Amino acid sequence: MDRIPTKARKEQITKVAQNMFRERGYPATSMRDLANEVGVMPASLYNHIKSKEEILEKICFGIAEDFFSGIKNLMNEDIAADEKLRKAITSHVEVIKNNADASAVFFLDWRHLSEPKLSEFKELRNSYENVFKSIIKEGIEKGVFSVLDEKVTVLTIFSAMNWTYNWYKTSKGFRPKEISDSLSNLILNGLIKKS
Amino acid sequence: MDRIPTKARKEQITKVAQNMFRERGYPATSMRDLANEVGVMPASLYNHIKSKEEILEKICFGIAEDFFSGIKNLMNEDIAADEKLRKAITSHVEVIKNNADASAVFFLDWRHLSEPKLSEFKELRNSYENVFKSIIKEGIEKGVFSVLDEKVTVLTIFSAMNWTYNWYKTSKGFRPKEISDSLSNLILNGLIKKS
DNA sequence: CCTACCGATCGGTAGG
DNA sequence: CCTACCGATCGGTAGG
Repeated sequence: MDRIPTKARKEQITKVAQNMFRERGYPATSMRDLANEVGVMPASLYNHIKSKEEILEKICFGIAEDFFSGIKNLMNEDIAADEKLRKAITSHVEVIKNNADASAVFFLDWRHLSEPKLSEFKELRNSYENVFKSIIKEGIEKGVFSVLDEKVTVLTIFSAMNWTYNWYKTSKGFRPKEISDSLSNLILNGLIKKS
Repeated sequence: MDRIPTKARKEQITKVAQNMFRERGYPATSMRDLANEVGVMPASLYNHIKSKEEILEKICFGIAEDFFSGIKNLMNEDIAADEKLRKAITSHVEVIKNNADASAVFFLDWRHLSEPKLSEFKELRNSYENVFKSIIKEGIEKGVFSVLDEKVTVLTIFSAMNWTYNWYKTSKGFRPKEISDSLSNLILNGLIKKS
């Protein structure tokens, strides 16, 4: 009796959920809200998903995978640290651009995962961040980068990158290349004009 | 019959709420959770507060005031744009350091305000951001700063600054001076070593 | 995919 | 500040 193929319906649920979680946050989005937006009765959702949290898990771990695959081939490339960082930033921004809603959920609502998924998630995110850390460390060691405090620097770069999901909210015409270029330029060269 | 003076109790409620909202988020924190942590029955909270949302409002607007008063005297100072930006960043980080929990709520849970407070909040935050924008514009006009994209630059600086509340979570020994110096240095000079 | 319904929990009030 | 309680809403299940 299904009017829509099961697979398509499940994808639709995920897509709508991503958007609603992003707009209102995970705890403030009820399954009734979600069902209403999807166009089915609340109970019908459970034909396609196991629980509300399963949706959150799918979103968070799905996007984590995207972030990883974006930089997978980059790590062992034999290029200078600044070029490597530039490429990593570009990849990161690209993933966010292609999944703006899911990225927002990834950054804001991951904390509503429960154990053991929560620890698993933190671990994944940690190892992703470590890739960036190692690039910056390499740059410092080889004398390409100069920083006051390594920890603060790495976290600052991450916070700057992670904020970019805000730029694709209503797709105001921001192009990812614009953003990653500008971001890379600011991080690598700073604000002050070089005379 | 009050065991604790009304004023002190109200302050305690706000303080505990800040911490719980920060840890779990506003929607995921129930009044029962809050009452339990405060050490009273849930109904007793309403002798000190009007509603759950009133607490959120107090937190968000209180910290907004702090941010403003921190840079109030800075705007008309006759100093170079880079020095002005450095001072503004220092003030911003200082406010966050002194109110780490409230700042986190300010950055993450403001969206759960309802109208008309929501619009009021957005306006306040906008005018605060405009102070930073004008500093950066001034720097560009006077040839002190060089940027690829003004909008991206301003937002990036904000995202970098706003992330700093994360560094005071468990007060891991980060000193605000350390953070604001390192942050200012990265934003002004960039990563790349100047030979 | 729907109707009907569950126990649990929500923010908040009445009344003392 | 507490006891007692409200209607509304929550995530989810039974059964077809």
